[in-house]
Amino acid sequence: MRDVALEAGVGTITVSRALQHPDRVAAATLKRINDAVGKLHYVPNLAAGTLRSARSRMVAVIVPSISNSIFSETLQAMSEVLRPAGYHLLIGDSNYSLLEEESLVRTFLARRPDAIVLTGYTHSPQALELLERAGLPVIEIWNLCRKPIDTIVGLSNYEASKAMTQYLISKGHRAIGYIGGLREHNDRSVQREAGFLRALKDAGIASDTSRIVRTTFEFESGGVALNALMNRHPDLDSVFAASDILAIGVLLECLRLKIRVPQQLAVAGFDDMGVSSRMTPPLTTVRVPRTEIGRVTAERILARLAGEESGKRVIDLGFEIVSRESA
Amino acid sequence: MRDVALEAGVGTITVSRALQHPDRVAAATLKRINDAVGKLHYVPNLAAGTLRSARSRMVAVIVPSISNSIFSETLQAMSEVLRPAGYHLLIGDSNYSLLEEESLVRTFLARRPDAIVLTGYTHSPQALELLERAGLPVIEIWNLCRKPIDTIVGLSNYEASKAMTQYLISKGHRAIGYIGGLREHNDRSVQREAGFLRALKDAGIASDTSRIVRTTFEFESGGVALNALMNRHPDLDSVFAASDILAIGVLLECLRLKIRVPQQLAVAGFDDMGVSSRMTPPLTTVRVPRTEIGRVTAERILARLAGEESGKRVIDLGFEIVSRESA
DNA sequence: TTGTATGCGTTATCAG
DNA sequence: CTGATAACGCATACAA
Repeated sequence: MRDVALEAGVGTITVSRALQHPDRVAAATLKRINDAVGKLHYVPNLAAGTLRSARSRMVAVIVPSISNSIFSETLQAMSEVLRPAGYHLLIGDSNYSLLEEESLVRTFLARRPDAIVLTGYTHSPQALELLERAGLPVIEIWNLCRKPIDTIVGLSNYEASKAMTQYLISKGHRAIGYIGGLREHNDRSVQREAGFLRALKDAGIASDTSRIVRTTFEFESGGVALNALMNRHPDLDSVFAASDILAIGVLLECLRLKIRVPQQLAVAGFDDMGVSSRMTPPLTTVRVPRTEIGRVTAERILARLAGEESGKRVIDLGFEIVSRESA
Repeated sequence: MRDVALEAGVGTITVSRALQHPDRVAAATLKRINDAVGKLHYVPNLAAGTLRSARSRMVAVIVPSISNSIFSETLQAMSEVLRPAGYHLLIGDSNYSLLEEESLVRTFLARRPDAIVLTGYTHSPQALELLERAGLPVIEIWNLCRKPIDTIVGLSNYEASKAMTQYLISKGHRAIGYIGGLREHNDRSVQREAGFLRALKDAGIASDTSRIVRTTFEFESGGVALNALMNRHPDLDSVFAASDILAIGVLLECLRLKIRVPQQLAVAGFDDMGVSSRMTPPLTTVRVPRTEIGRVTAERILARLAGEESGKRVIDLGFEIVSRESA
């Protein structure tokens, strides 16, 4: 920076200003500085800037899995909003483990991100303490709760799951099987299962854990779970898979077993992945605002960092029951 | 750090050492320091460490799309290797634009990453100059070329595409339609199309651009492209979609149109996504080592940063024709 | 095995 | 609109 300053005939601080706040520098000075930057191939060192200004222009994000398309679409949406504003994304995956999440929080905080985004509202006590002491904006995403750490952006997985179950019941289904995610460390899975059970109870349908299978989010798991459910309950008239990955696994298994959907078995999913509407039959599912979650989260962060205090701490982006042919 | 040093009764440098190289500090001293760290809730500031040591322990990665599962699986694999070694991932997506890529390279370099990973071998001249001047390890991934900037890890998309086309020809297909990605800024798409054309030529089959459709990587596009091809060429006996996303779109469209696969139309894909083997019929495709690309890239980076110079600059991880029922 | 002195490159503060 | 000065928190080099 000193070289650039010498070349442009100004002080270093003017170079700094020209790069950070071009509008606060005279046009002619700005041009001389930009020319010098180009001529000398100057690349600023943000580590120094971060150290001095205590602002890193980085947002740390922890998702359970980078490769799960549901989360990667949210990441992409965040990236699209934050980058034009000069922010970079520090991304880590917890592999659905709270311990991993805590470890990521600890190491991410050492980089002094300007904000941090976590998935879900369940975190280890140590992680919570670290975040509290760090005193930076914390956005939780993908689920809702009454008392977020700071701000939470997402949808009620409980209500969404309840609504889909009620939809199935409204179509006359009573023998409903449920395939969901493992509940450990995953409040979305917990809430979806709870919403399913609640809807059954409200409708006076006896619920029974033998109608529930919990498994990992893979296509194969959906097919395996379907077979397990049908063995236990030959009378099964419908399956609610609380993730489209699982629901698609179920549909593909039905194709293989020549089970007609929805005539013999109705199938419903959760997520509305891109391929879901293109299945045969098209999948009835819950549309979740995954891109919006990323966008709104990023916008909230930018607003907060710009000093705007928004009162709203729980941002419900809703969901939608997408009724297609599979149920 | 000074507070921790005072609490532990040592100098700051000993605290630094205890955190960076615990083995170079006496066990008793280490314990006192760790206790002090815990008591004071000390969180080191990596911006300062980066400034002083000129090592950021960050690896910057630029992919065309974070949400494309092919790339997100590679990202996840990189993350799994790098994080235990103390590295964080700075991730950006270029949205398949070389200009965006250049802009990301420029801003990423200001953070002084210890290495940078780019997708493909096609980059803007300015990006190339920035990288050269920055003098950091550069790993290109997902394709191969003779003269990488530094190191390239992937597979020959040309050879893979040629091999799949030859496979279709060996099964007796002559009227082969091709659905591929847009070629602009995307050397993988260019190479796949070239490999397809080469195989046709080698087999003495007239190639004709009317048998080629280029489109975006979405399920819908596959179906649309299929209809376009069939309108132009009612005699079409097979389709090679150079991405499973497109191939699955084709399969789903065939289901809808009641086209029997492979009897009426053979379908082949490229990528071997998780769902591909579960389609009905299971999709014949090219398995690409997407997880291995991430793993090997990360391992190379760690080796380089540890000072190991490996002669090999072109690392071919190969591919595999996966013959299933769709073709 | 531990400590002292120093500087990494930038930006906040205050002055002009 | 521009500049002089100092400081951000850590790790390198060298010494003890």
